[in-house]
Amino acid sequence: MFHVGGARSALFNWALAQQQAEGRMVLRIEDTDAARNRPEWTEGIIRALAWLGIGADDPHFEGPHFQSEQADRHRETARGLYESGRAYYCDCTREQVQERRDNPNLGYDGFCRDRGLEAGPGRALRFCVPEGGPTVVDDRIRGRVEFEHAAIEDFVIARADGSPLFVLANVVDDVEMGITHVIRGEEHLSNTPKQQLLWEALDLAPPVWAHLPVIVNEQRKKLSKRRDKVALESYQEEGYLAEAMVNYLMLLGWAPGEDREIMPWSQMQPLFRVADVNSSSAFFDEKKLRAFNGEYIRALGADEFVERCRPWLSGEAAPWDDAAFNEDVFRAVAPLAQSRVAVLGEIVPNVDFLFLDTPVEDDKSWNKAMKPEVGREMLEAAQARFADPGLEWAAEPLKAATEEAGASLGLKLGKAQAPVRVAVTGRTVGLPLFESLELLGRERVLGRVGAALERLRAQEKETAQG
RNA sequence: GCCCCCAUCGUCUAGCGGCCUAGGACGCCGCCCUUUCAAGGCGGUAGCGCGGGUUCGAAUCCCGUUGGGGGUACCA
Repeated sequence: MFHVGGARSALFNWALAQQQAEGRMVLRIEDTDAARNRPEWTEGIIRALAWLGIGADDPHFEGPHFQSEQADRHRETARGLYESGRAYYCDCTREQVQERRDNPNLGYDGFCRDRGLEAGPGRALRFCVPEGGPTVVDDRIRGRVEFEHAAIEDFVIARADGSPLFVLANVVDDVEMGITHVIRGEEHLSNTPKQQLLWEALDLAPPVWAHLPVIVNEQRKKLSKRRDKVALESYQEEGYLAEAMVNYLMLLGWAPGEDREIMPWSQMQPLFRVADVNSSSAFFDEKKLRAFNGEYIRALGADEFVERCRPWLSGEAAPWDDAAFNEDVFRAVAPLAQSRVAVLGEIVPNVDFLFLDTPVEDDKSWNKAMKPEVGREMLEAAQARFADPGLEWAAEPLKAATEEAGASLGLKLGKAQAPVRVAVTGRTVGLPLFESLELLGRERVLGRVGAALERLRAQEKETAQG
């Protein structure tokens, strides 16, 4: 039985759970402090895991469980610890603790340890940390980590109002759920001796601990919900594939030990070993994720690619009217776009010219392609040929016609196609041009070329006058 | 301050005493292909933080140092 925190540790836990016939992974929402709990984060992590494929109907997945729902047990355990003498009540205020402190390196001084206080208003319950000796955390990833008891203060396990603190709640829930492996971020390592002390005070053998390296941002700081783009959902919105994300996330702190990194979950999962996880923090490299995503997109079947693009093709995500969208046209261009998008959201700028009334305005592209002595002349030459009813309206003849038009002006095809491309699609880069022209149809192409010429002539006039 | 963790190309990593002239991947840079842009093919760039040990031999083990990070709440 495993329990999870973030997405990467969820994947690691999930892999381990799936390796065992009876393996179970539980998603536990740590909401002991209801006032501070952010429901949107809770819902976010549940949706994010579902996106990655964790949850739903996987027999190895349980949850979510909310710690707040176990409040009675938490209180019961706290009471038991008090009764067995492993915890004591304390009425010191923060200020009092500060004032008494002679050594600034230490925390709480144990003032109330022997005062024999009973439960009462304003009294928090503190765990009585044993004197002398260290607590040794045996970590699957980091080995033996020793913590001297002298450096661990008598920490609070329940507030004056009786509500439990995270350390306590976590241990109680782990015990209750039969958690055998706690695989979580390194930020929890420092609190682990406290939890282990609690397990021991409950006369139980602690679980297997494994503390994963943290994921950091470019400043090498732990990814923060506030500072960094950490919500998996934002990647989903941009058009990252869950498979690519899973693949990439697994590689943060771990390597499959084979000569390839792109590997589907089904192959990766059996290879995973906690002991093989390394212990240094890892930078979340969006560029690499992007590269992976591109590979996964290219590996999609043509129909599959079309289906995966759907969310970006209509409604708010699409800049065109839903009515203007043409399924057949899209299916025809999709294969051309497939190798050109690294994230699915990029499908939009690749195909928008097909469904928009007029191509997007992009001054940079316009100025680059519509240079004097080239733009207008080229468009005129192309217009003449495109308008010829004898020209078969298909990619190959269109290419030949454009080539010819360019040649009449001494332009190679690379230069000749530029003004046409910008006139028709609005941009200087994009899908293969002649296939695009074919799909757009003679009428609309001529319309756009004509409009571009008009604009060019107006510009020329202005320049001449100014 | 105190406690703890970490340290191989820019990044993610392989390496667990000789197979290392340090391997792969992403990025970056060339070249090829080419109607733009991609994709694809070929090639290149770049690293064991530093100082001591141990050993016949150290990226690998030990100590120190420096540099990062995390924790230190009646937060989670």
